[in-house]
Amino acid sequence: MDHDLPDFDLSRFLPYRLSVAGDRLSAGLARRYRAEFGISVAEWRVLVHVTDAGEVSIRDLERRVNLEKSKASRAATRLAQGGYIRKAPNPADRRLLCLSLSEKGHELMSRLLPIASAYQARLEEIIGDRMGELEAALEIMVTSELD
Amino acid sequence: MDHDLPDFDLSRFLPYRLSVAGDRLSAGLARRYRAEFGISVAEWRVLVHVTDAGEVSIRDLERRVNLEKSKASRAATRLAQGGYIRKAPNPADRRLLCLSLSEKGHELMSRLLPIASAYQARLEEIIGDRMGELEAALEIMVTSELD
DNA sequence: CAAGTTTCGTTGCGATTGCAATGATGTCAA
DNA sequence: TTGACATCATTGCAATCGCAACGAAACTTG
Repeated sequence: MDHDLPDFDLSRFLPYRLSVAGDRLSAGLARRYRAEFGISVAEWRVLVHVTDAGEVSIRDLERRVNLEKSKASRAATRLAQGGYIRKAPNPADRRLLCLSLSEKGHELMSRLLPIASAYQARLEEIIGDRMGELEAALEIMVTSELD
Repeated sequence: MDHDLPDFDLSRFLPYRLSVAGDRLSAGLARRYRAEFGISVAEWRVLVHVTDAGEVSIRDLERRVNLEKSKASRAATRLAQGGYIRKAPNPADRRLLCLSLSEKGHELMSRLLPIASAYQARLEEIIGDRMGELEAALEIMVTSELD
C-alpha cells in the first residue's frame, strides 16, 4: 500500500461517546420501566409530555420530545389501548389529536416519576460539579448548526 | 383527583438529553456516510476498529466499539460483501473470526477518516473550553455503576 | 366559492433490531 | 481420553423502525 491512514481514536469521537453514554444512561431505567410497567422509552416520553402539557397532539410530541411522528403515533396508540391516556380529536382543529392523561395514567406516573427523579439525582451526584459544564455543552450540541 | 404529580422537567433529564444530543451529533455524519458511501453507523464502527486494530473478531467489536454481537456480525457480513474487509477464520482458534481491512477498505477509510476528523474538530471548536469537563462527565457516565 | 397547497395523523412496507437458540470449536477436570 | 462446560459467530423470529404515501381537514388565493 502507498501510505498509512491518519490516526483516529474512536473512543474520543464525540458522536460515538455521546451515543455510548446515552445508551448506557437509558438502559438501566428503560429495562426497569419495561419489566415493572411495560412502558417503552417512546411511551415514557409521551407520558411525560402529556403529564405536564395537558392536552397535546402528535405534532407537539414530535417537536417537544423528539419523537418522529409515526413513533409518537404508535406510542400514543399503545398507551391509549393500555388505558393510560385518552385520545380525542381536537374540536377546534379536527386534523389535530388531543391526548390527555387518564386516571390510570396519573396513577402510573405517580410511580414512574419518583423513580426517574431519583435516577436523575443519582446521576447529578455522580457527576458532581461538572454538571454545569456538561449541561452547557449539551445545550450547545443541540442548538448549533452542525453541517 | 387526590393530589398533583411532582414536577418533572424532561428537558433536564440526563438520559433524554444525552439521547437527543447523541442522535443529533450522529445524524449529520451518518446521513453523509450513507448517501456518499453507503456505510451505516455500525459498519463505520467496524471499519474504524479493524483499521486500527488490524485483525479483529466479532467479540472484539462487541467489547471495544459497543456493538451487540449480531449487529457486529451483520455489519461485518455487509462489509465483506462490499469488499471492504476480508473475513477469515482465525487459525489459532477456529471459533474466532479474523477480520481485516482490504485494499478497497483502505481506500474507503482514506476518504472517511478526514471527514470524521474534520467533524470532530468542528465539534471541539464549538464546545470550546468546556471540552475537558464534558469528557470527564462522559467518562464517569460510562464507567460508574448505575443501578 | 373553487382549486391548489399545507398540515396532521395513520399506515404499508422493507429494513433493522435485539434476543434466544443453535452449532461449531475449545478448555478443563477427572 | 472423554464428557461436561464455556466461548464464539450466525441465524430465526417477532418487534420495532423510519420513510414515503395517503386521506382528511384546514388554509390561501383569486
